[in-house]
Amino acid sequence: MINSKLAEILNEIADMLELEGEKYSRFEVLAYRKAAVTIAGMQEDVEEIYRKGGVEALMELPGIGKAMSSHIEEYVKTGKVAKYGKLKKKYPLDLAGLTQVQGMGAKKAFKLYKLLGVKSVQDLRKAVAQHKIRTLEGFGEQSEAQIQKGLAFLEEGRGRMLLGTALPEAESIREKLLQSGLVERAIIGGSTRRMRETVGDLDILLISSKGAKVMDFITSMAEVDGVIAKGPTKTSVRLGIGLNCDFRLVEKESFGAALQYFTGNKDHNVKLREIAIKKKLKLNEYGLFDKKNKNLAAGEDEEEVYKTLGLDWMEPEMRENRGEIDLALQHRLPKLVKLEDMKGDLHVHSKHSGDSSNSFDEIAAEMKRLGRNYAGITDHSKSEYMNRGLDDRGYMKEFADIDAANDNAEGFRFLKSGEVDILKDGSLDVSRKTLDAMDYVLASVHSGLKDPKDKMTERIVNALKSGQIDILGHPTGRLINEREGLQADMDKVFEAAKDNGVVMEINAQPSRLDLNDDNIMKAKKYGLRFSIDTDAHRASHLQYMRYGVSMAKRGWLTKNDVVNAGNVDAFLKKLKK
DNA sequence: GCCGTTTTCGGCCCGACTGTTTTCAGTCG
Repeated sequence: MINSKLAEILNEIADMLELEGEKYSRFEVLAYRKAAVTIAGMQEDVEEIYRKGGVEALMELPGIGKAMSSHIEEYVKTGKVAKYGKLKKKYPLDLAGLTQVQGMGAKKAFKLYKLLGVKSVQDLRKAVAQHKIRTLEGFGEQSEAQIQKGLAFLEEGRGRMLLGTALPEAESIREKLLQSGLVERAIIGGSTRRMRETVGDLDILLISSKGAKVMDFITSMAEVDGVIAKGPTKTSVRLGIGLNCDFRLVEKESFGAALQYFTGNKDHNVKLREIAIKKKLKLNEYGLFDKKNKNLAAGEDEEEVYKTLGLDWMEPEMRENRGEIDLALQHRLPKLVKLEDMKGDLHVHSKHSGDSSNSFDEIAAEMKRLGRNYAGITDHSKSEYMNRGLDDRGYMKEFADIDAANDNAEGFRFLKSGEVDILKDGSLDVSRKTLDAMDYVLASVHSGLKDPKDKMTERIVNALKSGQIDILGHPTGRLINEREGLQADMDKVFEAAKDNGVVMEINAQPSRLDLNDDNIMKAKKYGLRFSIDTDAHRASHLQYMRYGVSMAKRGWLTKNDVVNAGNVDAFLKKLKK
């Protein structure tokens, strides 16, 4: 995958154009940055897109035009971008690395290069250690200290954090603020509100009449490691968990506009602003204004902001500028699946195999507490020796236990299943007889994840064609921030799944979220259905359902698309058996 | 450099905070 390297190159070109100054318009710089964002955020390899559809296919991508696509083509063919190399001769410093340091942009980095010869993050570290920066013109002791802090943060090596880690932290901070009695309202915005799979930093919006006190309260919280900026309406802190958090104090009449603004994403907001301009309005975080007399057209209520622009309000998960704005203008937004719709969980492990400690009682109790009333028990098959996977006898014993549990369980139903390994040749790790005894079959790939794409595609497609699988578990096998996952031609996988009536899982484990939003959208185009499952190995994991539902929302799924959004009888009826 | 429900030319989102060069450029989101 060349995406991240290419994005880095385009970003660095933008940096260098910025250093060129007057020669280039700031819009050209912006164009490079936009293209970099597009490429960095893509799940598909741009190289693949180019090989399949050439320059034309590349130009379909947002922000990619003639120049960008030719840069990409050049990079695919030669591994180089001439424009980059040429600029780099003039600016031989590691801008990509240096601008990673908080508060350091291209201009400061270049200044340090000119004055001190700093070319890399390592050089910068040295310069700070030798206190060479504080004496430079335009810098001082404080900026040297700030750079030092930025370097320390970088060393911790944290990029974007899992939503499953960031969201609970944000919620606990929000709770503390509300309990302090200093704020009237507090809402978490940003990519956390949009429930992106990873979070770069937190945004929390506040309404309070005691502004200064609130900011003092925030900077003294136990969660806070350091203060980056502190002003009357905005305070930025570094949290102990390794995440920055921005707090914004807004007026009540601006709350909706601010919430909209700080929820984003950026492209979505830019689009809205453009719509505002066309309507002779101005949209910013303070409200929607009439350009002539500056009247507040909307602001207190987020829904009102959208409405005044002629759009239906939409859930934050949709706000990624992937076509949702047009749908909202046409009043054709889909009615997305909700957490409360989820009545069952089709991927739950129990202590019958080795990697879980859940007893049936614990599972039923916790699920009932969460408003769900059936669980598919999916313990591993024998290939998972590490996890003491079950052989045929083991499954039969388990199914007898499930029958017994169902006899005793009131208002709850256990379903017989298994997380059956898909073996190298696409066959299943469990005998036909045992599979027939299951209410449904969930099958996953757990081994040979590094196998070549052709081989892996064939393996999965063969399994799908066997007619023995109802649900494909965590289809790509990725672990966010840990491993890329298996390589397979997802078009072929989805096609085979469609032909054989196989449901795609949206695994809700925060480190999996697999399928992800892009793949969900793609799979839906093939007419596939989905199951949202927690893959719980502990009873507490059953709460992960919200992450899976949000991923489904990000893929624009409705209740009808999700086989376990509804009661158990409806689910069993939807099965092909 | 990109893009098109006012456009193939002429636009392109906008405000907060910081440190330092005391009036604003740089950075960030």
